[in-house]
Amino acid sequence: MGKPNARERILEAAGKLFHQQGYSNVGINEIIKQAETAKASFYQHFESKEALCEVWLKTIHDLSEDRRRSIINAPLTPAEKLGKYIDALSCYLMESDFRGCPYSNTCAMVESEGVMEQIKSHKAALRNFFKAIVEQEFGEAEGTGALADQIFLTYSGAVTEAQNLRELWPVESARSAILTLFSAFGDR
Amino acid sequence: MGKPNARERILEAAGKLFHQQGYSNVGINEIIKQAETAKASFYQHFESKEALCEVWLKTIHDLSEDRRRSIINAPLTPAEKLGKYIDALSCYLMESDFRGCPYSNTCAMVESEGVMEQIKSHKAALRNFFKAIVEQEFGEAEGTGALADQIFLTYSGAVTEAQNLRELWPVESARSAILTLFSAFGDR
Amino acid sequence: MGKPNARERILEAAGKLFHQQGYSNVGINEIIKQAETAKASFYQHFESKEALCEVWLKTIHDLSEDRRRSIINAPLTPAEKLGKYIDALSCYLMESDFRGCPYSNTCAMVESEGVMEQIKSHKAALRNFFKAIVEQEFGEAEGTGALADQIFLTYSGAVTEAQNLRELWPVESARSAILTLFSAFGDR
Amino acid sequence: MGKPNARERILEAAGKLFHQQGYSNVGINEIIKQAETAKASFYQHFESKEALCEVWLKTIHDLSEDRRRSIINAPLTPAEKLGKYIDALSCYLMESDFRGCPYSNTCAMVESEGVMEQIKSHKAALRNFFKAIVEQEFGEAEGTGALADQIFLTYSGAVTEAQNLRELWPVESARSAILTLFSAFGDR
DNA sequence: TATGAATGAGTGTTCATTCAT
DNA sequence: CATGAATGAACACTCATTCAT
Repeated sequence: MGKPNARERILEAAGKLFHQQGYSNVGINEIIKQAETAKASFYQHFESKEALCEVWLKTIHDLSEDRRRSIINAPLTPAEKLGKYIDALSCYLMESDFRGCPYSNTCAMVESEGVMEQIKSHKAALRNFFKAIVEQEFGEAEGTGALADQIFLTYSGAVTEAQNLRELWPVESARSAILTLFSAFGDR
Repeated sequence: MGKPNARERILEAAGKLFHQQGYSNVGINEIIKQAETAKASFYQHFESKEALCEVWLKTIHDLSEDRRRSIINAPLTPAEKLGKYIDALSCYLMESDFRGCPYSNTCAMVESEGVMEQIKSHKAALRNFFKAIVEQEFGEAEGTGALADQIFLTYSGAVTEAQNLRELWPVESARSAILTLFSAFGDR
Repeated sequence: MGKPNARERILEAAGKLFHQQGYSNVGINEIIKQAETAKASFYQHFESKEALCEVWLKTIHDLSEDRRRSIINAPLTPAEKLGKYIDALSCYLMESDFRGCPYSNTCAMVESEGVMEQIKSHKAALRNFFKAIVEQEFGEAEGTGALADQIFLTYSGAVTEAQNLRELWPVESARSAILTLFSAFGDR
Repeated sequence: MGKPNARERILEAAGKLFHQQGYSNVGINEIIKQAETAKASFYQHFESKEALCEVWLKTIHDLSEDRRRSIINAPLTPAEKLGKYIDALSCYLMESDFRGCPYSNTCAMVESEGVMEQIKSHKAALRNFFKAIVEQEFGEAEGTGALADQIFLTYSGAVTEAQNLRELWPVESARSAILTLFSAFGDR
């Protein structure tokens, strides 16, 4: 208490809790307890629980963008890049106890404008990531955006269903599907 | 109040509310108000809010099974059946204000054993539905289950991302992807 | 359900529960569940929870009177009779998990006229029991009533404190005190 | 509302209510109404109703210890000290509308570990008080502890039965018994 | 910047009792 | 004689937020 970085500690604690239990199932009290902060300090740093949620989503988005950027720039073939991203999903699901996509999960619970914007911009970035990989293979040919979106959806389905079923096979199933779509696009 | 069929009214009200707002954001008070029942009447018919949730999921599962059965038995080609199911998704999303999959949404908020079972058995049924269609095309050849699961994931991704983005394109994108996977399987 | 003797079953179930948990901590639902009766059947046989409580106290009073009568009539010296009654207390406390005196316990929770009457008449009977024993030793001499009451109080204290402490020593301590009082009365 | 010292007011209100009506018959609502506090303020200061009960018992224990200490240190003979303590009981019972011993009454309704500890430690203190008086008369002779316990039980019985019967005679009866035991011990 | 106390409105659940059949 | 469904009021407890210091 009284330590500096209260904002950081709140953000970290809230992030863990929101992710593990879901926005609606986490109370301010739980957050500040874990962050070892006073309640009023919370409202000094964040306008509301919802505002905190936005900041959280923004924060993890930035982190995940870094990871995607490094994959994009890695000396790998496009297919290998897809494979690497899917590998990372496996790890993530196991580490996070199959809690799935923070954006989709939050979307199921929160209606607020600001939160929805974070969700949309994250999803747009993800689609762009897949589009960039596809274009590394096929150039800016027609249909690359559509292919990227198909990959995006399959990937998303894997995240969702791995969470629903608490199983890992959806990731591998999605890997196959994505590679099939990838190849089929080349064979047009 | 004092009318009969309280159970039905509760179930109907809860169904709408759970779907629209999400389990955690719906209170018993709101449910009984909409159902025009006393609170104690609620607990005469349902052991707990969670128990009601289970009954709700079971109920809509049974209804959706009927719809899938009638598609399976319709005089259509397998590809047409997939198309019809995807058409229905479009309608559903528009009617439900893009609230997505009740099972996935609930899974994001509830940890209970009983609820998870409902989710798992619904998802299993959906995979079986796709498997049945795939087998109508390809017989019981090796890999039909894997193909069905890929379709399942892509379909699931469309539902999730249509909800996230409040847009309909994921459905059409998934339709293309699913047909591509379907064809590619035949071309092996 | 639907079996005969519903009244008996309710009375038995309520007795156990009232004794073990205390009147205020037992709900009608728990009683009828244990008695395997419908709720409306309960109110067919008993006007209210409080009325049931009265009947229960009356019932166990009658049973305990039988036990005291048999001690009074047994071929023992007065001192032995006291000893026997105190022996029985030890057994009772161990069997009942040290739940103490149902009358005193109920008195701590219920204010009703009817219940208080049961309590008072039970306590009067107990005082009479001790008085009868004392008179068997000392005749109807002056002060026998006062002695009986002193024994009564010491006995009561043992019951209360054995419950408070979940220990058995108060019974033995009371035994000594009672015998001391008994002897001292003779030595006047 | 909004006044300071909510904790004190809650504790005072709860003390009165618990004593008069018994723990189980007092609701949080009644307490906060009497204390003129918001419900959430209650839980700012006390973890639970049970926790409040513990604090209450601790508080009145400390007060009663003060009274006993002042008797112990008063310039009186041991017998006079016993008499004074018994006098105080008379007053207490009349003032409290014969509600008896808060510890025994609470013990009849609450099973919690923490509460039972308070009860046990209070009873231990009371036994020590009687032991101290006995030792002031007889020194640390053998059997002083046993005598103190006999006095303790008789005293306890008077409290219990005065409550049961709403009468004052048990106090005077116990006074006689206690003095008899006290004298008889000297005559051994 | 940091804090603990305070709050109104809400949570899910249980109470003893009644009523129509 | 028996019953399941219905109820208003109460239960203990938590919510996100504000305020005085």
